[in-house]
Amino acid sequence: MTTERRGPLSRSRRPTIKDVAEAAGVSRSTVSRALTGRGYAASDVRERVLRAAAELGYVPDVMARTLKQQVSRSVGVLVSDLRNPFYAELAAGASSEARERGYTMVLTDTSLSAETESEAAEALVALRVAGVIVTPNSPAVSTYLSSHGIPVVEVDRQFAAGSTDGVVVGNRVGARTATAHLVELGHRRIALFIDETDWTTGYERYHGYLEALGAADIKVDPDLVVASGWDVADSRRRALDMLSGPNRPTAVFAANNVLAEGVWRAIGELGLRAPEEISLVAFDDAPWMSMVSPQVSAVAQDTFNLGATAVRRLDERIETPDADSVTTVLGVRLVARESTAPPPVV
Amino acid sequence: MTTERRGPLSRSRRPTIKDVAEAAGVSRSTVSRALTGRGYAASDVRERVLRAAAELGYVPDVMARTLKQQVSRSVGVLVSDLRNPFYAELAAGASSEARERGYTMVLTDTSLSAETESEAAEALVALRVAGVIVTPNSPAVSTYLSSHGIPVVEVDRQFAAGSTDGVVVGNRVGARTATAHLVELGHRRIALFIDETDWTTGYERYHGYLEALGAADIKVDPDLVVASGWDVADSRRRALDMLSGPNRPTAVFAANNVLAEGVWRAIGELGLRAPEEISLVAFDDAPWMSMVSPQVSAVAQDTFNLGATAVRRLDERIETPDADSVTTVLGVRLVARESTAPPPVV
DNA sequence: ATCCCATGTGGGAACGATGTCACAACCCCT
DNA sequence: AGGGGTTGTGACATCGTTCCCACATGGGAT
Repeated sequence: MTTERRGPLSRSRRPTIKDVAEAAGVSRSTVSRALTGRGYAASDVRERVLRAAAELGYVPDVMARTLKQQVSRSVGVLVSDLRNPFYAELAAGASSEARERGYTMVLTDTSLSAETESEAAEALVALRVAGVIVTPNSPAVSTYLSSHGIPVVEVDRQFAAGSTDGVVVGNRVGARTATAHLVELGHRRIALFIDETDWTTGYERYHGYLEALGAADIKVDPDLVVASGWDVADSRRRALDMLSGPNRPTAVFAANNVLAEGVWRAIGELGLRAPEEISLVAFDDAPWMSMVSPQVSAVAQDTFNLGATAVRRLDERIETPDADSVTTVLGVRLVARESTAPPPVV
Repeated sequence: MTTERRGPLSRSRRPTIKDVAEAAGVSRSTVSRALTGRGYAASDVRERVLRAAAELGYVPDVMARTLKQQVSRSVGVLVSDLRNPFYAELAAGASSEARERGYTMVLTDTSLSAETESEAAEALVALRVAGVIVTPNSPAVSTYLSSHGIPVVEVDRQFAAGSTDGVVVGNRVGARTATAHLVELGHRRIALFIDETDWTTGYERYHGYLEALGAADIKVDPDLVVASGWDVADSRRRALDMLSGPNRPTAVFAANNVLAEGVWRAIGELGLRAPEEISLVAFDDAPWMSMVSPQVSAVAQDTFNLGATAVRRLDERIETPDADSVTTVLGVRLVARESTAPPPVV
């Protein structure tokens, strides 16, 4: 054995329970009992073991323990895009709650790709995680993980409501509130920018919009409903088209923070004055919305809490795997700022 | 055995290599060889094994494999605050690069706490990760992990330069460039908002500021150097003080995006016109800076790349553990926007 | 005919931890 | 003196995988 100077530990091999046992002059079993606190261990022996473990810098091997016990203490988290503050905050909430409950968190940014998501899910199965929380990009994930007996919680949107747990926000009521806010201000021509209506988020927000219009006896103009792409550039382009055309709406409801940014940029580029000439309200409050001028009114969701709640739900599911599946709906609130006002008088 | 209908898999037990072996009518060894591709396996046997594995939905247990092979394919990532877009983007870059290289990523948000960080580091040792990348909150992490023979890469700031790898940006040159930009515009009274000078980021940015002033023969006024706290509220408070007092500076250099937000808010609240009455330049370009009016000039760093590069460095280190430690410095660039202009004529 | 090598296959010992079980002291009570 | 309980310890099998080794078969060279 060559002399290695890297602190008390020989870098070549990590101390195992066997090393601790030898150092303390007891058997491996006794070390295990002393360290985990399960089973008998005389107090002097326990102390000797503890000291030996500390001196060697012994840290139990989670892999080996998990293999033996067949229960893991780590959860997988699959989010669509960490660069979007929404997902970043959701991940922050998940991390915090996971830490508190003694779970380690295996995280993958799935880049909004169903393929990446599937690969990541397979990796999580291989890792034998105790459960997974996911902002799903496709229905495949939940099905796949469930078929492997791994508890899943779908967050933000659901593909498998009824068969797996979900944690979402009040999308319909939020969209209805936002739209009704515009209606109350006197708007009749209200555009909707939305990226899709296949996911539950889009579907619910779309219907919330419809409900608010219906309640005010406003006929829906299909030309005012824009199925935009998922990025700022596309949303901006579509907004430029719509807002520079004839007969433009007096207000826009953007169904998420990305679309809102596109619309907001278009408004600025066209030199339209908000809220005098055009009102804007967004679903999902992003930091920039309270910093720009005029500040953007938005339906705020507690995103950090969304992530934290999902981990809580997952933990409960892990405890009682056979209970009926639950969908938790978190509240939202409209933050009326400066971008919404009565429409211009014609 | 009760009938469980959960797809092809009995939920009670996951298929192991032994099940595949029995289904294919061969031994465990043969299955292992057929699946991993190491060692001989007749092509018909291989095919039979592959089919059996697919039918059973067999996914190898990474824990067991790692335990046997004593080499892990997962890395730990410790970031200070996912809600700060800087860290979120860094994590996104790390996730992307880790995925590409076949690593799974165990992530913890350390909430800027040295204690949380230490606990997380211990969990990573227990998990026997192949390596760790960290935006360190204290010198303890790198020392601790290194003492356990785990490769570490410090990102953004370094506490253990020389003994562990690091990936940072050109803090000094960036700060010097930002300050020089203000000097060139004619400013002489330039304030510095900085959260600390103990970390390498703060130290380097502070000295970059000093160098730029020195090069222009401007004497440093200690009253203009504000050692602010680390949050928006504190920075805002300190900025309100300074900017409402007599003899206020004509320009402010904020050493990170959080401090910049505080200063920016203070400017708005005081009704100061930027850039006519006060110029502002930030280190670390955040999304909001290009959205507000006036747009904030900033020293931009490629944060996504910072995370990706760190994972690359870590991977190389894992390959060759005994090579000399390396510090990689990534470039930055000044994005001059609207918040910087010549000082008001007195 | 013998030997050798290439091609396959299976048995079994690890990896590091846990937990069951057997058993050894020891004290207390009859 | 012996039975029964409590307290404490160690041997050993096990978790799922890998991989070293032993061994079997068959064809080609000597």
